This record gives sequence, C-alpha cells and structure tokens, in this order.
Amino acid sequence: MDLTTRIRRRQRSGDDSQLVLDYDAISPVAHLREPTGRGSVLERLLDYVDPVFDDRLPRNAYVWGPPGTGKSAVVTALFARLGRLRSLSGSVIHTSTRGGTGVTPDLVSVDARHADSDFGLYRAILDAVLEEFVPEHGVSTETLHARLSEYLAPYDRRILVALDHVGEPDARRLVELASALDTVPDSLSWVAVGRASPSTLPEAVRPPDRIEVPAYREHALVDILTARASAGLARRAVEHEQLRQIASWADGNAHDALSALFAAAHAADSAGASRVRERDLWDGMNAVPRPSVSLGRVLALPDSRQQVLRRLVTLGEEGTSVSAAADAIAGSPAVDLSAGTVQRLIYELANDGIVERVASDRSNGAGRPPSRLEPQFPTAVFRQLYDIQPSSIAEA
DNA sequence: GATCCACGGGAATACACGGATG
DNA sequence: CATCCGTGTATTCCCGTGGATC
Repeated sequence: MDLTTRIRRRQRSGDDSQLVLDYDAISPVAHLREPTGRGSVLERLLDYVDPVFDDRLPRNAYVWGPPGTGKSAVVTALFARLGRLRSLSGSVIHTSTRGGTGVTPDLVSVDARHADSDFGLYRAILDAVLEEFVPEHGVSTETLHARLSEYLAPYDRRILVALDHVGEPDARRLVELASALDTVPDSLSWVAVGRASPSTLPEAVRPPDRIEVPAYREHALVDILTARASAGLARRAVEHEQLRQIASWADGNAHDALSALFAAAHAADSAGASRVRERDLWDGMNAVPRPSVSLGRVLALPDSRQQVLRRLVTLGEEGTSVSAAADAIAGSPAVDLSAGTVQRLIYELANDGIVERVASDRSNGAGRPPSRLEPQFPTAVFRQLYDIQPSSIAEA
C-alpha cells in the first residue's frame, strides 16, 4: 500500500465503519493496471502497436466508442505497460537526451483536454520525452515546435503519441491537433482516442487504422463492478445482485456504473452502515444524472473551475440564480476570484454542458428571469473525489 | 524584453415583461 | 388585437492587463 492510499484511508470520516476501504479502488476516474473485460480490444491494440517491438513506428490510428467504455483505460494501461517493459528490458535509454542511440519509439500520452493550444501540445510531448524541464512561460510556441522537430530530426528518434479525449466538449478537435503535429518531422505518429465515429472526421485526418470500442455487455460490467468492489470495499459490503442491478441500470456505461457504486458505498459508509442497503443503492443510482458528464472531465478542468464547482455543489438557497451563486462562491474564503469572474466561469461551465441552466418557472415581474443551475455530473462523487485529492491534502 | 495565459472588467446583445400605440 | 417600446435583468463577447517565467 502506498502513502497516498494510507493517507486517504486515514482521511475517511467516521472511523467505526469499515465499509469503504479505498475510495480510489472504486473511483470512476481511476484506471486499473489491468482493464477488465476488454480483451479483444486489447488484442487489436497490441496488433496495432506491434511494430514498436521491432523498433518501428505504427501509422496513425483512431480508437473510438461511446463514453464509459474503457477506451482511455485500455490505451493508458497499454502505454504505461509498454513503457515500463521497455525500461525494464534496459535496451534503450529512452529518456536520455544525451544518448542518441535510442531506437525504440517513445510512447507519450497526452490529454487533449489539457493540451488546449499548440503550445500546450508541444510542451506536453517534450515534457514526456525530455528529462530536462520544459518551460511553461516565457518561450514562444515556435521555439517549442523547433525543439520538438530538433528532437525528432535524427533518423532513429521516433514518438508515438496517444491523444486522449480528442474532440470531447472542452478538448481540442482532432483536426487541430493533427495539423499541429503535421508540421513536425514524420517520425511522429499518433493514436487518437475519441467518441465520434470516424465517418464524422474530415477525410484529411481520418487515420488508416481504426479500432472501435463497443459498449460493455451487462455481464462484463458486473465483472468490473465485482473486481472494483472487492478491491475497495469490505467483504460482503455489497451483494452480487446489487451489482447486477447497477450494471443493468448503467446500460453499458462503466463510468456511470462506478459512479453509482461509489455514491452508494459512500452513502452507506457515512450513515455508519456495514453494508450497502437498498436505499443506498437507490441513492447511488439517483446521484448520477443520465446522461452524465464524466468526472474525469470535471476533474481535468483548471483549478479555478473546480473550486467554483466544489462550492457550487454545496450551495442551497444562495444558489438560486447565477448571480447569487457567483456572489456566494466569490464570498467563500477558499475562492480567490471576483464575483464577476466567478459569474463568467459559471456561464462558461454552462456552455460546456457541465452545469445546466434551467429557465426559472416563476418570474417576479421586471427583467429577464434568472436561471437555476443543475450540475450534470455526480455531485456527491465529485465532492468526495475533490476533497481527497492530493492537492487538498497538502493544503490541509 | 518576450511569451503565454488567467483574470477582470465592461461593452454589447438577448430576453421577458408590462404598458403604450396604431 | 397585433406590434412596438422602454426598462430591467441575464447572458455573451471581447480585449487589456499583469503575473510568472525564460
């Protein structure tokens, strides 16, 4: 057990109940080292990356499928594992900028939600590939581009980049990413991970290799829930039949299923129960809006946005309108933003679909009626995950 | 001095309503 | 009765500024 896990366990409130042993294990945003139930997808991905074993570079590719199907999980796990295997084999000093003898392609994962400019994209790749620190300020996009090109220039240097979450609501679109990568030497390939069907991609960026990741079958989802529950919950905390209910309700979406399990377990735990009761199960499923914005996306938002959301989900009466919510949030000592900025952020979040503005039914005369705010993600799960983030441990 | 980015602030625009107008 | 107008909010849009850094 690592330190973070230990700290998290200690952080649990209410020491008596031992229902949830490890929130991380049942977290919808944590990816397991061994993804469950995605064997055939994994096989296809292995076929795709096969050239890497011969120190060659695969072509561009596109992995796609609906939300909550483990696309990211599989690709992330594969890249991590390959990177680890390679460094174990010791045949390549891939992180060294000095060596120059490396021939195995570098494997880099980039979250398109973070690399939201050409600058960010180049920086993310360089940062993964170079040992030295890559500046975040004070240097032009052009400079980073040149550095990347320079890195790739030697004949035997190659990079395979996984572009995760491509084209999702607040990530860049593949077209933009691809064209940014088009201008570097072609000893760089990418494998994009997204939701949209390849037929919706412009022909110019539609890669030759495509791997579809279909929704989970119900029994596969039950397996996933079972594995997670046994890793993170006390023995017998939840019954097989309850997991089956969640799986059936989640309709193939692992994110939603795990969120419901998480929320149910948390509800039971904080009520001091030793097992998930029917009402907890019910609460858990009700805690997840359908469709739900993925928590991975919420937790990938810039800090200021997450702070705003964290306060927003605990507002009561003060949250009845955008401006009232903004005032209340800006007034919180934990938030260091002006009310105007908070308000703008809320509107931005609403535009991105992370919260929904609902037209108020009652109008009291003058002016345009304010709208109510409804988060489109599992708020209970978000609160818990946000509060146990390492950063908040540091602050505490 | 240059660079990127997040903030902040405010102008411009959209909308809802009641009342006035033709 | 159908439209237009004025007023008061809500929402969107835009851009300058300053921090942090090289």
